[in-house]
Amino acid sequence: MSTTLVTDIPAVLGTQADAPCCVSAPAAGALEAEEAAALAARFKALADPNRLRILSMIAADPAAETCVCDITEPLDLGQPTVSHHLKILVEAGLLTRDKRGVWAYYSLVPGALESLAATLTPKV
Amino acid sequence: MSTTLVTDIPAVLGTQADAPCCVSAPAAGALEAEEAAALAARFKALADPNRLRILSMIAADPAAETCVCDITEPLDLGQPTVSHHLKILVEAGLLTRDKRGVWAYYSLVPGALESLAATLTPKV
DNA sequence: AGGGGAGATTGACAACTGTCGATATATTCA
DNA sequence: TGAATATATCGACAGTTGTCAATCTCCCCT
Repeated sequence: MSTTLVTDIPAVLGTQADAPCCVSAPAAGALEAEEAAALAARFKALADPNRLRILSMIAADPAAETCVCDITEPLDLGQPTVSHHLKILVEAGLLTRDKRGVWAYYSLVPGALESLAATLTPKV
Repeated sequence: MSTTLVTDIPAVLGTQADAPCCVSAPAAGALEAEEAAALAARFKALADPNRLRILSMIAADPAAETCVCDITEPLDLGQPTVSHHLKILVEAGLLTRDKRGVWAYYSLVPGALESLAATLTPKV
């Protein structure tokens, strides 16, 4: 189990380096294999409609905390499936789990989505 | 073939609405199934290390145009595989293809990545 | 202590995805 | 016209993923 933390990964849209055209060199500034794998792992967590809905439901919760029962119903998914998706989101570093008594409350990791978004936008 | 254009999809991090807790209503402001599917389709295009590297190579190209041959070598992938990834990126609305003669040049769709990033950050 | 309920885990299965080799298409050049 | 070359498409295959039913674990309440 590798809890993917928010490491600093180069942005997809990096700063323009003057690399020579049509040269087999790995295009200075481009993502290396390892970095790309780490980034892709986080985007994979977002690459499912139900997980996006879960995130948006949690983001929309005024209490900033949502219990699993709140998520299962409107999604029309089984409880184990929701649990599975939540686990993926937690392991991607996007959610935190807080179990209080019988209930488990999930909330967004502050800045996680934003830092992911930042890898897509060119640095100003 | 459904060329996913940049439609205006509600952000995952929406504006906070005061929804009642523990109510089965679809949490006002949360992503609906269709919207979530459209968004997920675009994130799926980013959910592969090699596609991220392709994007970053194209983004790093000073000429803002890259031909397939430039991509195939450093990625250590077969040509058909690269072609396949490029197709996915084009269909996701992230790249455009410009075939001039025997060569095909790919470039970023302006604003596409940014608009995707915007769905992850709360509106200010 | 014992029952009930919330949520996690396991195992299975169908559907999807990334990759390759082979082949097709199309454009340039001789 | 015919050869050479760049890219796209096809078919196949292994690995991954989303889902469910069944089961397990743990906490609360009586």
